[in-house]
Amino acid sequence: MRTTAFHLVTRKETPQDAEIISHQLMIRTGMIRKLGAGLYTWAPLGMRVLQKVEQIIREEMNAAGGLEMLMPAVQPKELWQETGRIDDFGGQLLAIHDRAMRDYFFGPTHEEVITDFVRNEINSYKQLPINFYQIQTKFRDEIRPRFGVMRSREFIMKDAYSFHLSQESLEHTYQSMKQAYTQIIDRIGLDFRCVLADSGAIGGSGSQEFHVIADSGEDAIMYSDSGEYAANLEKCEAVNLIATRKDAAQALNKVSTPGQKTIDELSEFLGVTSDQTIKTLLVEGTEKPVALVIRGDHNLNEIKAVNLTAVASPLRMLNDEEIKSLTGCDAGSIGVKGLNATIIVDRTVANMSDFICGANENDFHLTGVNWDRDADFDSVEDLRDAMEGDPSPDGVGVLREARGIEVGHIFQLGNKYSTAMNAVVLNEQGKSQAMEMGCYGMGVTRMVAAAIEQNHDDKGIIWPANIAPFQVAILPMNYLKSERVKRAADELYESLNAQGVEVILDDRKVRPGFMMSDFELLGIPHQVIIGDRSLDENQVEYRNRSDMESIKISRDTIESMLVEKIRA
RNA sequence: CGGGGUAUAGCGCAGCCUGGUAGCGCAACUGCUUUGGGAGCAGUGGGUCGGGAGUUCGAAUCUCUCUACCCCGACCA
Repeated sequence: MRTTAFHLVTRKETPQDAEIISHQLMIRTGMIRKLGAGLYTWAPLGMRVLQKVEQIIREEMNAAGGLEMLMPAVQPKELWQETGRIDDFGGQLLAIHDRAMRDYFFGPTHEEVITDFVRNEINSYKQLPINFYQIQTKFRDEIRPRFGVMRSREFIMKDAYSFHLSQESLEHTYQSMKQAYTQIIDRIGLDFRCVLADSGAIGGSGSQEFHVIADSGEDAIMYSDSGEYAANLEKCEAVNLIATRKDAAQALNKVSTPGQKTIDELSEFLGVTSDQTIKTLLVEGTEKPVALVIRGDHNLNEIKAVNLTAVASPLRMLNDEEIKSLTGCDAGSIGVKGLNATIIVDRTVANMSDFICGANENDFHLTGVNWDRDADFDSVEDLRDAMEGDPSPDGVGVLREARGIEVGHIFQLGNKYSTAMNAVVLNEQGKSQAMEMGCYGMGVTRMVAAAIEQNHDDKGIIWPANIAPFQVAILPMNYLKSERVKRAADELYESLNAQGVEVILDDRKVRPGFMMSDFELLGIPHQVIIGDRSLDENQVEYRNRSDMESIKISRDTIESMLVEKIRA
């Protein structure tokens, strides 16, 4: 490709509304352009990268036995009524209608469509197991799209769905998908972790996420510093930090704490550390209000909370009025003694003794509070976020925290959809049986952004070799005036092309500094600078984008050297 | 969904307070010079000032309204 025949429009300045580096660089290189909130055009440059990622995914999915297909992006509302998932997805569903006012959704995911397909196509256990996938545009009407294609509304996803007669078969395919995902991200060249995850609106039993490690990641992931355990913070088990509850040493005492509302204010006022206090959080319950109790220095894990049967979904904190009428005090003075609510305590809280909590009376707190003697709870659950330094739940090592970008998520769905939609097969006994199902998603467009988050410097992108839009850039100095330079550049360009190397030759009429800055921004892995200066010695100059060190190479060997580096 | 902000040329902005017929930088185009680290000079093109309504002799500017986009927030107990 010659730049004059390509569409290359770079910007020197950082766009004003791009907050994270991948978004900035994708705009500056011209890979993408914004059309509206969460809507992006992929220009030819970006498209080349996108297609590389898609191709790697395709190859690994095919190798793992996946069968590629394509389903409609637009889905009849009736399908979603069959599974009752309209409420689960809520406002994220983009509702549309046709001229006859029939209702449709633009698909955010395709469990319903594939299950409908399969219930009509698959009738016998002999056709199982089977694993279908597609690479397709989805739309999720995010509350707040941001970070460019990292969290856009319209995006491209690879989604796969497997069907099985037995749980064992499902687990087998699940493991092979896990392996395929690992190989995909390895081939793309990114540093990632596979972590335990909550299955959220998709549902089902087991699920794991694949996170590309990056400081800008929207998810917190916890991992053992010396073991195998790794989980999304949402899902990470938080262990009991107090082995056994000590006997009460203090008498119950009501103290005046005027104006002390937050845990930090309270513990400073009383001269204690926050781990001697507890927080009582009042939320809407399925039957009556629920008090979720965690230690003062801990954070409530909303996913864990909302998964409790006593807690209403979605999670809603009681408002000031409700708190006042239930406890007689304002938020800031709520405590567990004499509280008229279902009291659920975190594991660590259950073993606390001589602790401090609100007195259910404004400007008063209780110290020396002890379970059984002063207050009771209804049940003990894992309610809090795990923290860095906690023992790992599997007993090996200590937890560390990292930020991750979720690029893949695999689920064992069981028969949730097949039962709801009556997707059954005849088994070996000739009996009708609901199929077991798995689903496996991967964010293709997000993967591109994640790759940039992990591979850039202050000059621009540093593409991993396997997804670079071009492998080699030929940068001729004074191409339009120097016949010698032009000939050398054209020759190398033609012969690399002939060997199937993806090469871009910059034949624009631009000054050298401009050209070199542009290709540093674009991040092409191998760059060859051809100028009269080095041609005098029958040499050209080679630079690798990752270190940018200039090496003089003989004209006779540059081509074979490049081919060797690319094939390596 | 709640709160805040912005909207003027492809991009980034000024002008608005105090109404008088739109400007700067970058980018683009032409010419000349320059040619190994984002060149210089000269010139050129490009704007229903987000939409609608109102006030006024006159509105980018004042008023009302709609829309779009951006940011922040949804654990004080």
